[in-house]
Amino acid sequence: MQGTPNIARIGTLLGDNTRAQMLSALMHGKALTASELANESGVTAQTATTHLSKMLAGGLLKLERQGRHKYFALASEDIAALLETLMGLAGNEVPLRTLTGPRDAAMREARICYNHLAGSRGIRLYDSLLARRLLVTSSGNLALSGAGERYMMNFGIELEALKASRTPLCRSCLDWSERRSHLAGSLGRAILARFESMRWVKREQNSRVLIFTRAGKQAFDAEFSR
Amino acid sequence: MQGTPNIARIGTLLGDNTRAQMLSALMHGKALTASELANESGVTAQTATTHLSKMLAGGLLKLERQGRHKYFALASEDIAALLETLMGLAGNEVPLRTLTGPRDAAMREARICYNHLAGSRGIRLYDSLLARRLLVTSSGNLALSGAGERYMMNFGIELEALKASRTPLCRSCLDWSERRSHLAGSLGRAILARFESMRWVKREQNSRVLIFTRAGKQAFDAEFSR
DNA sequence: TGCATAGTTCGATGATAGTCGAAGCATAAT
DNA sequence: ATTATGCTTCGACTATCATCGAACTATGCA
Repeated sequence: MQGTPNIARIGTLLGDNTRAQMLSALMHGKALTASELANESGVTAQTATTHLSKMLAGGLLKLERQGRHKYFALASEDIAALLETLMGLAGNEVPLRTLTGPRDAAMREARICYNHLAGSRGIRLYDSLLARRLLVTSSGNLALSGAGERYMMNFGIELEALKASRTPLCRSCLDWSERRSHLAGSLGRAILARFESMRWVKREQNSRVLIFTRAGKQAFDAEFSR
Repeated sequence: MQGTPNIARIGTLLGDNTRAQMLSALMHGKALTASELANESGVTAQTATTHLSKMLAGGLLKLERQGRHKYFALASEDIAALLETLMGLAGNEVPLRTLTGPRDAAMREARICYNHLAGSRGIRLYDSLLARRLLVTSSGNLALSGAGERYMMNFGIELEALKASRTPLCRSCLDWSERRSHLAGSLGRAILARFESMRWVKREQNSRVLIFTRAGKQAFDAEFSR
């Protein structure tokens, strides 16, 4: 019976309350950071770290680094299926696995990721800049084209100040609610700041949600329609 | 997240090497006794008891008492499916779950259960006696009819001696390879002994397998054809 | 540059649970 | 009745592991 230990290994991983809580928090398909998972399961950050690295090593989770955050998600559909079976047997109501991110519609539409725009509007911005070749990818790196630089300055971005900084101007950032990329980096931050100064968006209190004003929506749609 | 603990409970049950070994021994669908499972997993009988009662309480196993034996089996198809998923994820080859008992064809055909005949021949014997109303069920108990008593004496069974004993003459016994009943009790034992004295069957060394001789097969088929 | 935040490593502590020897109970065989 | 066998209970030992305080590293931000 040489194969047996492996099933016990997975069982052990599933057999801890804290880990089980983390896993079921991940059941809705959204990736969560280490500290979110620590919160969710009610343990300290240190403890969460040990659990997460165990589940990572055990193949239950996968990891996506994003700046100083680490986003954890279920490693595969098979793992999700296993958990669903398990929950079914345990007689729990199975939490609906909505594979596309935040429940909240407003959050799906627009939210802050670090200090830049994420959500479906973030992706439309990113796609539009790429389609108009204002933003180009060269050898895997994202950069503004000449037209792009002129466009941004015209849009009210202090481009020279940004270029002086050491932090990268353009970076792409994986959007966990849409599973697509959006624009990050100091340019991403500057664009969001510009949106705010133009009153296109307002921040919601104690939340990452961004509210587009009516005027802001119209202007955004006109500017980034393609 | 009130439902979470349950999945950890099942996980804990799966997360022990000894229990995992017992469970995969049960994957082929045959029920096994406590001591067989202790052997299979390499622990003492005491330890096996604690594991088995935990899995029983946890709903992983079900129990069928049979005399002084306790037969354990996977509680349901759901549990079996869970284990298969788990093994698939663990990267083991999944043991084929043959739901009907012993692999060995000879063992499926005829074997010793306590001291009586089990396996497909045991069931043919039982069915035949019932069909000919030599054996009858009255208020849930099994008994020989008048014709049955005459038949048995004619067949060479010392019926009076058996009736003198305190042990029950006729009992039915669930056959784990066929999932049907066969004849047990002192009559069952006596019939097997008679088969042996007539050289219909021989016992195999260090095994529960019974070998029917060629003559034995013919005689058995003629006698219990219906 | 300095500060704040996210995450990690280390060491100590405490609880849980698997293990078996020894003794006990229940059923079957003689 | 006596013996043998299957299984259980009890108690003690041990190993494992989750947990957290404290100190540390790395990244982002101003």
